[in-house]
Amino acid sequence: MEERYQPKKIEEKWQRIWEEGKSFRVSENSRLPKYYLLEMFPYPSGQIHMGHVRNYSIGDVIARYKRMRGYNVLHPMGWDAFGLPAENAAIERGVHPAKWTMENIAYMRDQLKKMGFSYDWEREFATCDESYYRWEQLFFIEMFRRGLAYKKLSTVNWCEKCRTVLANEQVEGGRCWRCEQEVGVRELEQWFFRTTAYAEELLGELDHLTGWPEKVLAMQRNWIGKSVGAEILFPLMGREEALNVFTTRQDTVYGATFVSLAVEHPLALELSRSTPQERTVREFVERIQRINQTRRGADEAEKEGLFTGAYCMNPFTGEKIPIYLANFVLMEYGTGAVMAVPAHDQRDFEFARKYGLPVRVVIQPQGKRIKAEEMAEAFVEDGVMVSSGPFTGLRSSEGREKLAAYLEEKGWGKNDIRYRLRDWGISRQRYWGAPIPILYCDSCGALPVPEAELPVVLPKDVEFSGEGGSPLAKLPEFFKASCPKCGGPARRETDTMDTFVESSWYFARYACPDEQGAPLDKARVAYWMPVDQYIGGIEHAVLHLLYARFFTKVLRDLGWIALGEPFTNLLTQGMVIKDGAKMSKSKGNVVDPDFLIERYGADTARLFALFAAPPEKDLDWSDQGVEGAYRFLTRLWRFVSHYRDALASAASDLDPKELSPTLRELRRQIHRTIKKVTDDIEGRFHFNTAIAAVMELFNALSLAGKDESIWKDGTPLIKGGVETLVVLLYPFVPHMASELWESLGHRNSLEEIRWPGYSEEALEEERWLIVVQVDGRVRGRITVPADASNEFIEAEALADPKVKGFLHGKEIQRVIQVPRRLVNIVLEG
RNA sequence: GCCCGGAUGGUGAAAUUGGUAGACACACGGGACUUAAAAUCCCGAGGAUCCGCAAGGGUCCGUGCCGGUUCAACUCCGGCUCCGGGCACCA
Repeated sequence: MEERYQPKKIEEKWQRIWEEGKSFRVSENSRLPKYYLLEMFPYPSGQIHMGHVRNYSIGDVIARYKRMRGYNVLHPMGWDAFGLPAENAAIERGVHPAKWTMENIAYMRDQLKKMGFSYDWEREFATCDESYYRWEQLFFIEMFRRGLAYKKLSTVNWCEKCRTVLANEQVEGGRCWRCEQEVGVRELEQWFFRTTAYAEELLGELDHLTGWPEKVLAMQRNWIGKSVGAEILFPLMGREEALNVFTTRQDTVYGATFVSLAVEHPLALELSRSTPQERTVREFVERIQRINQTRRGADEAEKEGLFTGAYCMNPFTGEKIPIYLANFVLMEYGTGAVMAVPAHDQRDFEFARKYGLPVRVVIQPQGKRIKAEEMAEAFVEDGVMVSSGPFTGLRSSEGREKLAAYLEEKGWGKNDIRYRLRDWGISRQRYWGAPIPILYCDSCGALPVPEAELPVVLPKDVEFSGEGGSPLAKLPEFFKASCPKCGGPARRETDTMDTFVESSWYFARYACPDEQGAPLDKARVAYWMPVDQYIGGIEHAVLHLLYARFFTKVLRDLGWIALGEPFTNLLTQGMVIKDGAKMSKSKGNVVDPDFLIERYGADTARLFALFAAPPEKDLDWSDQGVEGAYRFLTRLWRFVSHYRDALASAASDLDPKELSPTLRELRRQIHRTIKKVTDDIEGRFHFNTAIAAVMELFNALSLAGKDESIWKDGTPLIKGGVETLVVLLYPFVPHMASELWESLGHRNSLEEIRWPGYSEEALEEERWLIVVQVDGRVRGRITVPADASNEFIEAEALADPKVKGFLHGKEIQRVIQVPRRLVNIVLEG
């Protein structure tokens, strides 16, 4: 064993051993219980970053730990390989996206291997592999056949910089999730996945995801945005039709004094036709439509509207009320028409005040009376219904139920539920993605590519100019096709799928990446799925994690998979922060993993990333902290190398009964540490405190090593302690642990070693340190035998000279004892 | 505005069930080793204040703020402040 810790040397050695021995390869042919551990796979951008280092270090601890606990652990890795940066590289530097991607993958794979992560590399795949995306095309066709994939003309979010469409989830604060460009709108024919068909299940199942952070559940609930309410028909004056409005406050219907329409509403222009308002209405509609969605929806935007010239009737009051256009009404939500109740909705209130429309109070708060003339803002809470015909006197909640029933009875409307969730727009006008397997025939319409013709291969020989849309649309050899139905000429779809589609099912493919004849091998998927523990960044709380849940349910309904929820437990790790900001190139605060590995080794990088904070919190990067982690490993190395000969030859067994009190305490600490590290990994993934406990044990062993008297009888104990230390450290710093283990004379590798157990007997304390309080303040400390009676402890406490000084001769009211911890003497007064 | 988090020494953090606040580490200070420095090793340390020549010891304050419950509160309850995240004219 070398005197000096040379991380590079030992890390290369062990990585080679793991690679050659295929140490982490797994199959389902095992009698062991399965454990599927997955970290979100990376986009091959070029190099791994600290976020990856952290994410995958956390995962690797769990993977190695679970193996030691006797699980058959599936721990795969691969590449989310389609996406824009590859195409941009092609445009900017003339490198083909495939080449760029593959080179990045090769480099990053090497980096991950240098970190010593215990993946089953035989399951690796990239989503841009034809053998992967071909199955996605099959899913698409199956979804198309069931109406779960459909095409429609719609107003969509458009990112000018990425030159493509974005789904709703991919717009963050009005900006593109990828490049932060302000998002505009376009009117386009687009493919959608019908996520709304699963809205209720996606929402309901959240209650059963007990292994997910509350925060993520809340974000998803919020995003799905369920509203229970009613549809009410307001008959149009002078027409046969009625306006359909959606409301959650049907209890306020008697206060509806006008109706507001979205400018996109089909009746917006229609209603003013051949009225004096026709021209001004058209101008208004055009002007509002020009303003992009995000700016229209901004907080500061002034409420603005225009009378259409038409009226409808409030079916409850029989009143004739005006129909307005309003800039704040959204066509995409509800019915695009809103019954306006100024007294009880803040927006309607502002609108009514601006345009001089009547405000009628129909809900009164408990114990107060509000008057329309005196209102400064709308009263939006529940209360008691007033001036509401037969419903007067009901509480809002009752009123809503009764009114909804009444609606159905009268045929004026019905109960209704609406969701904020929209269908997932998956068309992307870009090259580097999975082609959508659809053909357009002038006479037969949109048809799926016949399954026998799959995959629709992404052509390699393509020009990347960055101008004028997708390169595929300029490639006749790609888009020219013939109709599978009539044989006539057909045009192939040139849009590709959103890359979030690939990441929506990759976790299932890991169960059977070599399956040639089908997307999934049901038996193997059934063995491995669901993912027992999923780990990734919080930034995917809604995006990827919602899409993956949706897709899993679709695959279930298509018969490919037997479960509806893919991830049993979810851990969202915090960001890596340096100098108060998230690490990013633009901030210039990135730490390069290659540099760390080169300078300190992977074990140091792992140890620091795990020690500095618990996983769910943000991690403050500190160069000194890294030094500290390195110093610990160096100290440990020196310690073992110094005592190695003495320990390797020592006996391992000892009789606990013959140990001196000092040695018994050392033994206790060894067992205490095992318990602590086990509990911290098992229960809550608090690796920082687990590592702290190991450090404490090391400090104790270092101290013991210097004590001659301990070496006399305690050598086996020190040996046991050091071995325990090494084994406990294995999940965190596997190279160091493996090397030390070997140098201590072990022939078997740590991959074959079981996680150590602790003995309850060894944990038992012989004496307890009891804190003595007087009136809740610490006044003394006494040590008592573990079997001391309460009476004895109380007497000892009262006899303590320090404590006595605080009794001030007062009478003792009572004495509270917390076993093994504390005595509180409560005085009178 | 609504919904989630969070706030503890100079710093990252710990205290898992209401029972010694600050484990472990970083930075810092002092010392040893060295011609010197680095590295390493040892010691110290929440703040204020007092007693003592000293070694030591005492008292009070202290977990964002205000209040409450309790023998006892970082922990529970009520009210606030600030910071971070998500959603946001969703009817």
